[in-house]
Amino acid sequence: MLKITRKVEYALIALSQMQLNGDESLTSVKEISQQNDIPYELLAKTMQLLAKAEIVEAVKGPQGGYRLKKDPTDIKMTTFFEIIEGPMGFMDCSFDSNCHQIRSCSIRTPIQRINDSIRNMFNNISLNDITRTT
Amino acid sequence: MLKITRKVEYALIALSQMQLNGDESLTSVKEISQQNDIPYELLAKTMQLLAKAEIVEAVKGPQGGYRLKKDPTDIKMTTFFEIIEGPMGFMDCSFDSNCHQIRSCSIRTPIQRINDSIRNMFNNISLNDITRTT
DNA sequence: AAATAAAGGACTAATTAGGTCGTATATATG
DNA sequence: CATATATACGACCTAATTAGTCCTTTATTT
Repeated sequence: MLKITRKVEYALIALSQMQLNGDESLTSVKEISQQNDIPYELLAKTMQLLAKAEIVEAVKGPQGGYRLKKDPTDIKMTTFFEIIEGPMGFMDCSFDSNCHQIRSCSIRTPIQRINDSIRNMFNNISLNDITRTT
Repeated sequence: MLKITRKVEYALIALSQMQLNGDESLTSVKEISQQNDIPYELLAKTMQLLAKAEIVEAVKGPQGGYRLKKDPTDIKMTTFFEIIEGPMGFMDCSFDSNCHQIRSCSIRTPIQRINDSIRNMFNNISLNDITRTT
């Protein structure tokens, strides 16, 4: 259950490396994947998610790569998780909206309490809190 | 990723129902599974885990069932998760001990930070915080 | 003795996560 | 302008985990 997926893991590795490299320089998927022994294709897709969400900016062509677009301090971990896992991958499901089994209210509550706790916590942690190296 | 599994969910349902029924009375798996539309066998196994961990006490035979053995206030959610999911199901893995890929320290840190945050939070939440109905 | 309830092992099905492949598109540079 | 390099993206496959089922055993009440 409460486990960090590879995609999240890889994204965090990439971002912290990009933070080290500085805001100006471009970092390519190839670089990151080789240096950290991460499957190229998988990391590439993960970076594409971050680019689509405008966390990073993509520059195509030779000498291209990614650079940070938003300040990691301004990104909540909840947002970050949802970008990578999708809105349903992170909490909520199982008992919300599209639950076919209608059970008593006393049942929804315990799960909601856990979900709320986790969600609340990650709403107060920024991406920078996790990726900063200092 | 950060999702509650069915087994945890079912265990929470069972425990909160047992709390409602009071410390003395016995609640059977059949009762709980029927009233909440939970697969009998799966719930049964989950209860067996709780019995083995002495969270609940089992009474065999007709009119038998389970009753609370420990005070839910004294059980940390981390402990509870580990009883049901096993020690590795809840955090830690992926990057600890038995990780074959040795990566730079700058990589372990981000994941550890998340793990620590979650673990720390659930160390300070008791089972009763989740299952109490009042 | 019969019915009932937990204990537990073996197995199957379903879902999710992890990883690969092929192709398209943009762009820097000789 | 051709080529090499880098991102974009959809389709697909495989491995791992979760969820659920089935069957047998053991204890205990009536």
